[in-house]
Amino acid sequence: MAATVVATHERADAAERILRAAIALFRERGYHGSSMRTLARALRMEAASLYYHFASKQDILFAILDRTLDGLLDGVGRAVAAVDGPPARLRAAVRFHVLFHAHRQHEAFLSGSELRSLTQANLRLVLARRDEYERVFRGLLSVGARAGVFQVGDVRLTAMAILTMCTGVATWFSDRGRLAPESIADRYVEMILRSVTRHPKGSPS
Amino acid sequence: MAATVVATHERADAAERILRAAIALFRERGYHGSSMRTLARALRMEAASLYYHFASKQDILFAILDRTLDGLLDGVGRAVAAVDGPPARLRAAVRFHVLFHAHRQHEAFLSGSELRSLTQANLRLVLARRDEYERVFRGLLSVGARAGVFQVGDVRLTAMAILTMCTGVATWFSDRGRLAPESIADRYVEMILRSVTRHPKGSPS
DNA sequence: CGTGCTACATAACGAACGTTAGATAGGTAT
DNA sequence: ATACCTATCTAACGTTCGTTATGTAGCACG
Repeated sequence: MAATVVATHERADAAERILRAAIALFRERGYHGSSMRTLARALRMEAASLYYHFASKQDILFAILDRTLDGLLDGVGRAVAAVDGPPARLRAAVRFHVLFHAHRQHEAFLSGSELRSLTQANLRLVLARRDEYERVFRGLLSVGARAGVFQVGDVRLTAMAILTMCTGVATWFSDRGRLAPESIADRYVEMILRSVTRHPKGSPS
Repeated sequence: MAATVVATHERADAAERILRAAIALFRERGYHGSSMRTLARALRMEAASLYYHFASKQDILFAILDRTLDGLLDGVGRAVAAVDGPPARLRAAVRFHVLFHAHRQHEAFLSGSELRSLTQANLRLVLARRDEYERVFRGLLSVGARAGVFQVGDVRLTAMAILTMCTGVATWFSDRGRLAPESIADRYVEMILRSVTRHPKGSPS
């Protein structure tokens, strides 16, 4: 029994390995551009064997996006709960968002680009949770605006601007690039805070 | 002869109609998720007939991205040439970029999302011109920073942040949405200028 | 020692894919 | 009238697709 548990953890179990390979493959070629045979080949398996772990190709995509949204919702919740006040909370949320899109770059990319490959039922589930995630940011902006520390003309628009800007990190970030995730996060936090912070006297332009 | 010209212009010629339909289809289902038969059906043609106008499915995708990059490079060139000084030029460039991604939303979206579906040779051509486009923005930031009117920690990073933020407009903009392209552009210009403009006395946070 | 479960493999299914070959209807030019 | 050109069609090609049915090696457990 204990031996079984250890063995299971020594190398990631098959379902986990499949998801990891699928993330890389879907990222590179897209969902429809990837075949079950190609995915299997990357894992040194036969395509039919994948069906022992997942009921369908669609289920693999959904599992990826579902887990990614788990990570986003859980992460942003922890990040904002750890500090107080709108500026600190927005900083924390932006910082988390950027770091997530650098560290879990490929799955994060898929969560934006492969929504169209989901079945209608799966899309509904994913979109509901993505909306929930976006509401966190809108909430932070609203609270800050009401408190007078933020100056945002339109909360929804500003939230989309912030999120798409940070989400974009997943499209161009490189492990071997010039900038570490932490540096990128710091700069993004700075830019975003500058653009939403209320200026007591006159606008800077 | 004159009659022929008139007839040609009365309704868009076939190649044009094919590109328009392909833009909508690729946007909705992705390149690999769209078939030549589905594209033909949208045009009330048979799939084989498409090959009279384009040599391959790949050629259709390339034509779309190529024309989109024409529009971007030409447009940003005109926009920045029309005004003087780094802040006005950055405003003009950002404004153009946002408006383009709202007005030509679907093709702009494809230019970011379907690069991976291009053959290596076509990808090289497209990327070279996309780099050229990005250099325009980096140039504007550099000049402004050297002139002391902008304060940007890292030109490349700031340029990517600005571009991905504005490019994101193509992912969520809706014709029937609450905000007109002009309003979005105005707000984006404001946010971006705020985040890069040098503050003479102390930082706002 | 055998029974059953886990995790794969082999082989095959029908459907859909991008693409090509060849025919044809309708207009234009000679 | 004839020859040609443009733009489409029908039919079919070989390939690949997601998926299913079935077989089997290795291990756990009684």
